[in-house]
Amino acid sequence: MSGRNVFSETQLFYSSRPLRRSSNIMTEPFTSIKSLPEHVGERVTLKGWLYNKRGSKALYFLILRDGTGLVQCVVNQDNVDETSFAVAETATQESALEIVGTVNADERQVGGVEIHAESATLIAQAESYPITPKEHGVEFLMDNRHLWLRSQRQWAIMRVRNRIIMAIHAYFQSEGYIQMDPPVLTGNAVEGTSTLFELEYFDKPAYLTQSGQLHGEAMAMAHGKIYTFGPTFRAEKSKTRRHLTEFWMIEPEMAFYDLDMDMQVAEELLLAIVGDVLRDCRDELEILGRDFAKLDLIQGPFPRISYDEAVELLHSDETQRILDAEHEETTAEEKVLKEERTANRAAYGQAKKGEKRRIDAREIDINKRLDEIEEDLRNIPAWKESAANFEWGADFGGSDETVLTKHFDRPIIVHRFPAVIKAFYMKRDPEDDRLALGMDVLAPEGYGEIVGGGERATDLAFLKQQVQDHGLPEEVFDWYFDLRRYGSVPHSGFGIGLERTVAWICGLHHVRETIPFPRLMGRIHP
RNA sequence: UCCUCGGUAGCUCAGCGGUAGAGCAUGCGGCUGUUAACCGCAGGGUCGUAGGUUCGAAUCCUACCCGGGGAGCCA
Repeated sequence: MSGRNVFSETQLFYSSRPLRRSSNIMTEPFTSIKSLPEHVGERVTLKGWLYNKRGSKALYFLILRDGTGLVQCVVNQDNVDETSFAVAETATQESALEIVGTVNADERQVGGVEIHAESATLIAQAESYPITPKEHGVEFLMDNRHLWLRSQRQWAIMRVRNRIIMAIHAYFQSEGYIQMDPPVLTGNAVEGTSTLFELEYFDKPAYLTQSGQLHGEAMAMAHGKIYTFGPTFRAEKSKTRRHLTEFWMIEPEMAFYDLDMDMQVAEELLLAIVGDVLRDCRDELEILGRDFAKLDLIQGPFPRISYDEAVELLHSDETQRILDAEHEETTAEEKVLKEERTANRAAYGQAKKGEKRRIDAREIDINKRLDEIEEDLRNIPAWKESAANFEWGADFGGSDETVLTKHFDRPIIVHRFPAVIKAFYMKRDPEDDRLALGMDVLAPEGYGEIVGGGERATDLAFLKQQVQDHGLPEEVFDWYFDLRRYGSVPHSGFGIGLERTVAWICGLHHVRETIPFPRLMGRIHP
């Protein structure tokens, strides 16, 4: 598309790469760990927190964390004054430190450098830190989310999240979209189906928004192409790895765009996100253990599959074969893991202390995975049945979505759904009145629906009828109807869930790790 | 709302009718190149809560509370 030349400039502007040294020195009288490879042989001042420590009587290795990376600082009794050495001896995990020393290249270390310290100064001694360098359970980590964010994996995820946010802005800005902020407090339900958080608004009921789309449509009639970027609230009682009660959604809305163009935008946006993350977040993806090959496969065009074709696919023998193969693979993995566990337990008695700890940690991993496997093995027969007996007119369940994506190695776009299962504002397919011009993008690897949208209805009488048929109060939509009274045009848009996208790109098990402070059913603290 | 798994030391877990355990973390001691460093010693528990069964309950039963992940619904 035209305007791509702007993209590269915008890209630079939004880049998450470190600032250039000149500007860095002007604003900060200390050096970031990330930039240390540029300072080999130089004397630098570092400020950060003690991530981990190893040592002996006269030599300590301090692993320092400053938010940009980790580096090992060697504190040798012969090279520092007494106070500095005492700091190295007594500093506890997460104590804040300032360290001055020279940068030495050392291939053995993380980041390829280590610091030979001249001095160490204590900024603040930390109390006994709850998150120790070992395995922790979900509940404990969630209770300590404010501290968990300092851990490497969480750090990497937040970096990728930031990069994805910037990629989204860069894409839309370069394509001539205007960012708009829709209201968070609303008096109307867009879909009418989801449960809303209700609150009191000067003695009247109001709701936290579940979508900015309707207001986005109004803005699109003023600017042509717009996108929202803001929080969304759903009071659904969903306790699954894909649900948050508060999440961030991006909703573009384009005047004079039909369904095909809408799908094109969704595809381009996702390709831009994957491309930017792959280019700028290699280290982060490495920390997360993400399989690069899986992301390299994400290239256009994404398969477009009609709802009818999707139903056929669910009914196909190939679907049954895929699920049978999965059942077999999972059973085989279960066997291998159980054998390893048995072997580990047999070796445990004679094992040294360090080895015992490794076995313990491995046992936790194995048990966690075995729980998942057990669940999958229980579910696969149900998935097979759900797919085989899927009836035209129903909405896809979570397992159906997963099964559909297993036929492909990249995201797929499913379009033209039965109108009855879609929102009232969707335009009908002129070729088949039973269908709505909606589309969903399903991410691969079981991540499911990350985009939902479609072409909007333009006819006032039809919309009014729809509102009535859905049992919605007509009066709250008066302003929305006006958009059809004053120059109604074909237009389309979609919503993309930020957290589900981050989970997919990072290869995470649960969306709760994709947002700094997740809000879940039964969890609103910290 | 339903189904399912769990709650034992600060953390991760073992123990499943007969004296409350391990590793990590913490404290003390040792060690000049460690990579979740290592070695020794020590402190640390109303076994989620309330009932019940029993000579005896962390263990068995009932109810409740809290959490995990799944269904429905959805991004």
